[in-house]
Amino acid sequence: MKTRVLNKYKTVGLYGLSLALLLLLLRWLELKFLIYQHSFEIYAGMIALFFTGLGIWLSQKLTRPKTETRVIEKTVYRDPSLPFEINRKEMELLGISERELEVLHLMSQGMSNQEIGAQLFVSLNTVKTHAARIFEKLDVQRRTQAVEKAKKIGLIA
Amino acid sequence: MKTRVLNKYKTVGLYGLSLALLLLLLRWLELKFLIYQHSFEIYAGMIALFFTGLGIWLSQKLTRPKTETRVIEKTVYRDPSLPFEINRKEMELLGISERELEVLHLMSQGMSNQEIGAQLFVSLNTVKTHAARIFEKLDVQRRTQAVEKAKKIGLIA
DNA sequence: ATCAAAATCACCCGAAAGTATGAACAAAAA
DNA sequence: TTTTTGTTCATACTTTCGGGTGATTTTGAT
Repeated sequence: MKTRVLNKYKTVGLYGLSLALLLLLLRWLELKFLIYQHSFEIYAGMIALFFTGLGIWLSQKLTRPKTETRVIEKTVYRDPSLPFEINRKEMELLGISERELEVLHLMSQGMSNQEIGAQLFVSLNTVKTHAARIFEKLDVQRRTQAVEKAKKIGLIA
Repeated sequence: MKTRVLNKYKTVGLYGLSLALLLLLLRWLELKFLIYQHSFEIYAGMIALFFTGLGIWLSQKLTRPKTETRVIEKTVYRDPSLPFEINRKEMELLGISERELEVLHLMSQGMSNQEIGAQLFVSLNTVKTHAARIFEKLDVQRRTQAVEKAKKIGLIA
């Protein structure tokens, strides 16, 4: 009788222990899962952070600061017979190369890209490339605007 | 005897089959692992890509376009106190109308036909017609040449 | 009222201009 | 030596221009 009761308790105890262990196992698994998830999120977050920074850095690095130019006209009486002097300072500031200036000059003469190419002994495509760069640097869309602006800031006569 | 041999083969076959299945299982597990690893890399890569783009977009969108304002003093060769006087004589001589002069003027500002039309509240086609007449009267082929010539003969400033 | 010049607009078509992207290569600079 | 810069060219594609033609509507002058 005693042993029987004891056995019974033993069985119950075993059941209880098993249950406890099972619960523990489940809890552990859950925890492990959570930790795993967590660590992944942290990892992903770090990646996200890093690459966001990289993106910002990239665009900052690669973007040329757009310069807004305000031209103030200063009235000066000057002999027009004196030769025109190119504003080299502006050229450097805008990063306009010698070749680009040539193209710009011919543009201001009303020449077509084709004609400019023939004049400089380069292909039409090259002229187009130069033109595109000029427009970008002068912050304009059209050749007429480019000529307009170039004259204003003293790049061409 | 026959059954025994058969049994033996059967056993061998079962062993072999078990082994094959085990190998298959292992291979499958391996593959799954690889796929898992791979998918993680892809995931991380996508995160990286997305957030790089986000960073670029952020800095482009949120950063006020770095406009560094430069003031340029331009020496004007003409006395601006004297207002520009249109060469009416030339106008009449070439038969250029008032409207055409307007178009010419806006052209010299580097505006496109579309923009000129919007400015003058007329259609693009009308601007084109005016432009064609202007080119004809000024005896030029391009707007750049027209502006060039118009300035030369004092039709525009 | 009518006639002529000017202004307006339309449609088509080909040419020119402009955009986007990529690449080769030489000279200069770091 | 590696990197950067300037020049050159290309291909593919979209947009704008310019030429040609014709038509309707104002407007001003006779």
